Amino acid sequence: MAGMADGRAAKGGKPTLRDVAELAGVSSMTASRVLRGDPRASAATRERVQAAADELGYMPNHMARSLRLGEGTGLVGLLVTNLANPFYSQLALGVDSVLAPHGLKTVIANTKQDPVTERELVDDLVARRVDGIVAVPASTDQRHLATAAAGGVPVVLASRPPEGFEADCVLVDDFGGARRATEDLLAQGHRRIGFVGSPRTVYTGTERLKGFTDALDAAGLPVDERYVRQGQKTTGEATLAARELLSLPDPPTALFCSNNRNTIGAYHAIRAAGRSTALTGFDDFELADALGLPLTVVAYDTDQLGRRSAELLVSRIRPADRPPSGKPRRITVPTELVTYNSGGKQVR
Amino acid sequence: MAGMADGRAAKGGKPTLRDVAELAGVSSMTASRVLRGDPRASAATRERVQAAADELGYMPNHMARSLRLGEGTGLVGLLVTNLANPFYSQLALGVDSVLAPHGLKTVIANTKQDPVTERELVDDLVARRVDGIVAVPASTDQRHLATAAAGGVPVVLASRPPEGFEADCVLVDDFGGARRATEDLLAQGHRRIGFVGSPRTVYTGTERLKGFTDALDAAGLPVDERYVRQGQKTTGEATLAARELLSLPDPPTALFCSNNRNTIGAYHAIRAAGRSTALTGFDDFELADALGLPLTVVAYDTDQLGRRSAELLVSRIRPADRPPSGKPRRITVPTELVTYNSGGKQVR
DNA sequence: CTGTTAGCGCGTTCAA
DNA sequence: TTGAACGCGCTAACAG
Repeated sequence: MAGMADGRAAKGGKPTLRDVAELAGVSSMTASRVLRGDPRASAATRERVQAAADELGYMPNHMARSLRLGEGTGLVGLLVTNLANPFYSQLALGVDSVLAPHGLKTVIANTKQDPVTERELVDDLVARRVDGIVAVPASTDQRHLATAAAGGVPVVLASRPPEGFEADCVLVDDFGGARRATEDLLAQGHRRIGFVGSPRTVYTGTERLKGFTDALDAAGLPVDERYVRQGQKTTGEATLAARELLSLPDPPTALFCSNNRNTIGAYHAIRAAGRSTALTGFDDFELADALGLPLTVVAYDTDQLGRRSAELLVSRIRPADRPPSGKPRRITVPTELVTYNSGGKQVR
Repeated sequence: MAGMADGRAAKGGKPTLRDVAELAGVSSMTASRVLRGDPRASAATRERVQAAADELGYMPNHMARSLRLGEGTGLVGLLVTNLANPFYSQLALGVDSVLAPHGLKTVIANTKQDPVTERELVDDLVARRVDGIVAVPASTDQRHLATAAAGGVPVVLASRPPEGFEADCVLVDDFGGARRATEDLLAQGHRRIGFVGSPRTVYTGTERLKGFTDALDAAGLPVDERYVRQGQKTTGEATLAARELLSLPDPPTALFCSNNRNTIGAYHAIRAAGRSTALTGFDDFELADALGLPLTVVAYDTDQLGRRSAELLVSRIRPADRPPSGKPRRITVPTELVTYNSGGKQVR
């Protein structure tokens, strides 16, 4: 049972159609037909071929097949910066769950936030002839994606809009969510609110900062630059940034964070400071309800973000019904304000 | 800039080597050589070919190439049950970070805990001629993986040993970690300790239960079946199971959970019960330090688990130096006991 | 019902 | 230095 099959396999590779055909005493064409369920084959040969295939443990070579048929590879690239971030892994699962039923497989392209790596990965995906790409590009320089798209590879952006080229995208209501969360803090009486967010080059960070400042403006409050910290990529960096804000002579009474990394980092800083500071952040996350201090988050369905993105992509890859109009589509996922405190979870 | 290239591309696919060759007025062979950096080409033709390639936006077809070369596909399958579980996404990142420098790409195969899906996914990976598979199979029925391995596809198991066939694997010290954690609870004076764990079919769950019971045995304590709950796969299910234990007439004073899902679920049950119950769990996780009650976890390096697995796989795929002996290798990742409480983090 | 021819895109081998 | 032939594994299209 554990032993290899005979002859052919010893030559290194896996058994081919011809190996099956020879063993069954038919042409490779006949073998091909039988194994593919083509009815044009006598019951007798059908059995012989099937037996031969079983004996050899034959598995059709998907690549050679798609090469011949001129089909795609059935591969879809997923470009993210850090798969260990729950946001990206949930997104990945959402994407894959939609792709899988279509026979499409998700290929990981993790950029580690490095622009050079990102460009190389996109080129690699194109060279591998992926049928499409779902991307969360790190910066607004998306020339590599533009090139891929111009080369005929469908591209869908998740949580960022395309810059400098046309593509479908699924966005989160960054501006609206951030503004509403900030309004909420203002309504609670906070007047000195710190902002702890992503680098300026990141779309969501910028957009959420806009929502933040817009709410302050509307309330007639100035935006104090001293209270704004941007550029943190890890929870550790976020903790340091938040600590700085809390150490200011006139420290903020509330912090608004632009993503889960910064929120968690800020949480640690607040705990360490021991002072009571209100905390609000974009992105929901596991255990947000367990932190032991009131926390408000701008929540949205990350899984849906992934699913929608994949659906848009699939509609380009397999224009089942009428192909979608060439025009780029833009979907926006809504947000809701969720407050966790000792009283439990409260959705607004 | 946004416009397609000319003629050829309109025919649907991407430009091929021959398109480049024609445009450059040379044979496809010459084009191939130039684009691959083969020195055997005059400077003149070299330039013409390069110019033609640039103009067409030519990218070599990686698949066709590897088919011709008889090389592998450069694809590695990653079989996991739930990528949204931080354990698996960290593992994925560890795996991918080792594979990437070798030009290998990670293909996601998410089984959703379904054995049928798992089998289909493995077959699909084999059909796609992946160069290898890193797998965390859901159950002890690993016949599909055994078949793949027998067919010549290198397989490495992460956090589970192979069952019924030979393969490399990287394990966690499940037994030792669980026993030590249980001993720790016993040392604190706990005599009624509940166990909240994975289904019996899962290796780690069983092994960790063994460590748990072994510690009890050594202390001369009986294992009370009423205090053992197995089969929870989600935090929600785990919360219910833990609640049941806490509702027992003679409830446990401590809970030991066999993985991060169960620990988080049990945490919620303990909070809801309002009673003081010691909590210890296998797997470290983000915010474990922030739960507001003392928590001890059996921690290990998930990233390393992934990296080691990938390294073993790579050594089989690309036997750089002397190929590793055919004998299956088994690596065990150590654990450490980490306690989080108001005093901070304490490693033992 | 079955086999032959041809070729997907590419690169090795051999000849010119 | 360059090109022609051949084949990787597979399958449409066309014989037979």
